[in-house]
Parts: sequence; C-alpha cells; structure tokens
Amino acid sequence: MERRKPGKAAKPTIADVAALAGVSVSAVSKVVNDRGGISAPTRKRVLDAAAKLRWSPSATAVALRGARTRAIGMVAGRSTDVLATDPHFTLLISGIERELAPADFGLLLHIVGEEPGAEERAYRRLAEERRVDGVILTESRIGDPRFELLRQLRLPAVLVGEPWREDPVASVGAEDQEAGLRDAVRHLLEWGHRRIAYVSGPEDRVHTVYRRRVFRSALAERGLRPWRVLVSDFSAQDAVAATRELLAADAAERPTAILFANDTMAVAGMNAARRLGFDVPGELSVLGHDDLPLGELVFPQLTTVAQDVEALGRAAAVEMFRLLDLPHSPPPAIRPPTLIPRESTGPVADGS
Amino acid sequence: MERRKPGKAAKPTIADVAALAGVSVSAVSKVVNDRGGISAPTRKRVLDAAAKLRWSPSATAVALRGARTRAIGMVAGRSTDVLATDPHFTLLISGIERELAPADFGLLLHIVGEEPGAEERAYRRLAEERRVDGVILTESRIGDPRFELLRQLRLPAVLVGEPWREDPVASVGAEDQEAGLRDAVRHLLEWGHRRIAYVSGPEDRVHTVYRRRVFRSALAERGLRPWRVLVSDFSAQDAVAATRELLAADAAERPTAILFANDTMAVAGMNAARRLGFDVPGELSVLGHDDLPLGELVFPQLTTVAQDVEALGRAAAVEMFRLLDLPHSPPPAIRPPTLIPRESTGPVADGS
DNA sequence: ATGAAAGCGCTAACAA
DNA sequence: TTGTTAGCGCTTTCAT
Repeated sequence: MERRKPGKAAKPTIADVAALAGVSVSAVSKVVNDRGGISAPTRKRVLDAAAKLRWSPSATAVALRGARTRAIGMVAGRSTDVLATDPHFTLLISGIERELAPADFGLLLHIVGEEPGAEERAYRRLAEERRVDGVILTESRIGDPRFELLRQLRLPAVLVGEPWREDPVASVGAEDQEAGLRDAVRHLLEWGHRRIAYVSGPEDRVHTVYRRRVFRSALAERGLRPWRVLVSDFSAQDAVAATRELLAADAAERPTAILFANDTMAVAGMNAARRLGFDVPGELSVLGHDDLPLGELVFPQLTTVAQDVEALGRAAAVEMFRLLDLPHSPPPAIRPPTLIPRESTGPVADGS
Repeated sequence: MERRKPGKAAKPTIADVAALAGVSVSAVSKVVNDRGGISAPTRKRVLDAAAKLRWSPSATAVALRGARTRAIGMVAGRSTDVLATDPHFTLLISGIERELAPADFGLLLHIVGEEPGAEERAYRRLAEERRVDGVILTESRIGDPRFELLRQLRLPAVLVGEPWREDPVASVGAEDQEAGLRDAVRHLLEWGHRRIAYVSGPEDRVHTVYRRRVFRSALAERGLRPWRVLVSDFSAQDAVAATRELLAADAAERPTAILFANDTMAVAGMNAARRLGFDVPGELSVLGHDDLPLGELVFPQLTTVAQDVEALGRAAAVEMFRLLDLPHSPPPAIRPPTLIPRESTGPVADGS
C-alpha cells in the first residue's frame, strides 16, 4: 500500500488518497472540489482517506493546472523607517488577511526600498512568474505609473484609497473620505481658532492634494483661508522643522493651531512646540491624522482623525475577489474618517 | 509564429520562446538555468527571444517540477492591536525581505487572530498545500508546540530569538542577547536607584523568563534584589495598571525606577505616572525595551534598549537558505541589544 | 551541442 | 456514478 520507502513518508498525493480509498483520482478530485456525480459512500471513503493521509491538494499543482495561484501580491515601496513608525501598512495587511484566509488565499508581500525602479521590478516579477492572481496597491500618486504597468502585465489590481481623477483602476475607500478632516477644521473653528496652519504630506501623493483642497474649502465656508501651508515628507524630522518654522513668527503672526498630515508628525510637532516652551493646547492646538495607538499614549493625548484602515483592507480583498470572479463576502461598511477629540486641542488663548 | 489569437496576447511560455529562437524547449531551459551544453550563439538567440517576449519561467511550473516554491512562510498569531502598536514585526519582515528578494524568493504572510488553533491551522495549510519551502517563527513560548508540529509537517523552520532550552530548532539571535538589559540595570544603579521594579511580559514567553533572570542577576551583582516584579500582557492598559499599582505605595516603599518589557508599555506607564503627578525622571525613572521610533517622539524621550531587529530578520532568512541548501550571503553581524540613554532616566531624588 | 519525451500533482473532458 | 486520459509549463534524462 505504501509506495514510499519506509521512514521517508513523503508528501501524499491525490493518487495516494485514491489508492487508499480504492477509487480513481478523478473521483477524489470531484469530491474535494464539490463537483457532483459522487455517491455518498464513495465520498465518505475519499474524505476519510484524505484525512488519514493529511492530504490537501497541492497549491502548486492546482495553480499550474490553470486555475489560480490563490495568492494576492502586495508591494511596499517605502523605507523601513517609515514602515516602522507607521502601522498603517500593518493594519491594512491585517484587514486583507481577514478576507483572504477563509478563502484559502495567501498574501505575498514584497518590501522593496525606495530606489527608483524597485517597485516596478517587483510587480513585473510577480506578474511574469505568475505568482499571484492580483495585487493590492496603496498610496496612489499623481500620474501613478503603476496602473498602466499592471494593465500591461494584465495583473488585476485594486487600489486602497482615492485614485487620481480618472486613473483606470478599481479602488475602495470610505463613502465620505473627507468627513474627518472637515470636522477637524470645524472643531478648531468652534474653539475660536482663526490662524490655522497645515503641514501636509508629499506633493505627489493624491491624498495630499485632495486633503489640502478639503482644508481650504472647510475654511472657506467661514470666509477664512489657510494661515500657512507647509509641505513635508511624512518624517518626524520634517514635522519638527515645520513646527519650528511656524512658531518662529511674532505672536500676532503665529498660528494658534496646526493640522498635521499624520499622527507621527503631529506628535513630533507637538513635542517640538513644547520644547520651545509652548503649552499644548494652551498656546497651540495640535491635530493629527490616522488615530495611531501612539496618540493615546502621549501626553497630552492627541486629537486626531480616525480612519477605518482594517475595513479598507477587507474591502480591498473583497473587491479583488469580485474582480477575479470569485465568491466573496459582501463588501464591509467603511466608517468614514472621524474626528477623535482628545487633549491636544483646546480653545484659542486670550491674547491671540 | 503567433499561436495566440491576436489581441489576446496571453502569457508567453517556454515553448513560445523556443519557437521564436528556433530551438527546442530544453535548450531554453538549459540557458535560463545555466546548465552547460549550449553554444554561445544559441544562448544569445534564446536570451533575446526571452527578452522580447518578456518571459520568465513560471514560478508555479518550476515549483511543481519538484524544485522549490521559492517562498518562505510566516505566521503572525497576534491581535491586530498589538501588531499596530509594535513595529517589531514589520521590521523583521523588512529584514527578511532584504535577503529573500535578491534570491527571487517571496514571503507569504498569514496574520491570524489569537484564537486557539488558528496558528496551527495556518502552518498546516502552508505545509499541506506545499506553498512554501520553510517558515520563520518569532516569539518562542515555553513548551512551544510549533516546533514539533513543523517537524511532523517536515517544514524547515528558523526561529528568531532564543529557543527554550533544548527546543530542537534552528535559531538566530545576537551574540550576547542579554547585554542591553544588563547595561540598563547598571545604568540605573549608577544613578543611585535601589528600588527598581520590573514590569515583564507574559509568563509563557521564553524571553520573559530569560530577561527576568538577567534582571535578577544584574541586581545580585550588587547584592540587590528586584524591588517588585509584575507580569503584564504587553498591552498599554496593563502597563498603566501596573504603574498605578507600583506608585500607590508609600514614598518609602515606592520604586524609584521602573523597567518595562517594551517601549509601548514604558510610554504608557510613563504617562500614567505623570498624570498621577510624578515627575519623570525627577521622581521616577522609566526604561523601555526595543527602541521604537515612538521613544524619540515622546516627552521626555524614552531611555530604552535597542535591538537590531532588521539584522535578525536578515539572519533568519540567511539561515533558512542554509537549511535549504541554497546559496546564501554570509550571516549578518547582529548588534547586541544596546542601552540608549535618553531623558526618562535620571538620578534618584534626594528624599528617596 | 541539441532535441524528444517522460513526468511533477492536479482538473476536466470524455468514455464506460 | 465512476474511471481514463490529455494536458498545464517546466526540468531532466537519454538519445542523437
């Protein structure tokens, strides 16, 4: 019965199962794939044999057979540093996995540096070697070359977040992606702030541009304009520099509140301000974006805008299944970004 | 020449390349795999054809053929929460990828919850479906069942960090894993601290036990004993609770310094202390572990022990290649854990 | 130096 | 209801 040398119990194959169950391989195949045409007793014998042998179909063979690889790819083109400070990526992955795992899909991850071309090479390899059925992307950029590349490679793609205008790509995002930032601006206005500065992300990011627009329009509703807008690269150092620059002005010219593009920057900026002797929120209100756990740990706790990142991940996976014509769960509801008022924002000081 | 319907340029196969080059498929195979027996001109024509068709061997077919899947698996059995606060995992992955990518290996990631059995199921699937050539593990536990499971599954495994006594598993770690913590204790002693408390990680973690031992022995060198040792679950809430408990005592009974098992806990504990009205480091010194970027962002900046996590990841990947009998780079040097003195520790207060 | 052909483990069309 | 068989794209003897 054992075709293998004893002591060298190699991986069982469908043929071993068929032999043990006393049926043909196709019978086994039909059973595991729930094609009809199998009698109940046969079915049971096959299932028993498979269980006893601890066999499940080889993903490789199934993939080769022409079906799917049952793996989704993801490429992170970021420096380790940013990756380490910002759990955005981890949360996203965690959400994606939540959907992939039950469907027995894997997530193939590539973390490449920021060297030019590294990301493109990673996608090419994924496609040419046919390792994945599709890829999930984040952080769309203006004039993002990845969509065209993936179209050429015929790799199904889903973008998390907003595409640039008419970028031809499937994407997932909250219904009202702008809600949180708009609320944040109103929150500051209600507290009497009129000189509000914004430290935005890199210019080439789509969401940078979109958010800046929201910032302006939320202020415009009250007839105001951004006090100052600085562009940063998301790093803590940049946030510190920006904060110093903003606070270097005379009292009458200083912003009374600063909005940062993300929580890491907000925390860095907040501490820079405090080292400069400014009380937060007494003399300066600080607002972040993303609601990292970090925000609750610092003192004062950070007022921020929460994003439902995990739901975004799940939605992306569901959308991918839809693209691949696979059965999938209903798309999850994605909470719109929401203001989380905490301690780093407060009423504008008397003198200001 | 084109076997495909026009406009439907399906993925090229080795046969397409062979046809275009006017040679047999086996010739193409020999060229791409650098087996000998191919004349220079033939070789060139094959390479040209492959380039023109943008062909590379299908990973699936190669894997099926019996070679390797060229993928390494990793299973994270943690709640999303912890994953989001602690970039340890991300850094590790980033290090692993640095080695895998050049070798054209992929990293197949599974994030499973903490439900019992979820992790085991993930490993089983990885093995039974033959999706990966091996797996990399972290966070070894006392009596860790994973090693036996993986042995049964015949899945090569590499552990990052210290195995429990004679756990039969390949592992990578710094030469002197205890250096940092020992230095940290000395650092506190030099500043006059005598009542030093330790808030450790979960009891079932191997490193918890090892570190506690180091803590005790470093104190014993000076004839001292731990003031108090509390066990936590790594969460920020637990750190807050532990800190409150430690500070609730009378002045004479209160620790003058607290060591936390990781930075997240240290930051949470530090802020809990400050909310209680204690000055850090004036009245209480706080020490973390891991050197998360977070530590530099908070105020006061956190004194901590830095681990070379990325090097650990690279070392794990290299060790995996060694296990698989594959060519590999020399194992990277792993910096031993190092004390990073910053602002959260200082001399013990006069009154104490 | 080159090529023909046998599988790797599986699915699906076709026969029985 | 069940079994036989031809590939999926590739590597590898074994001829030539």
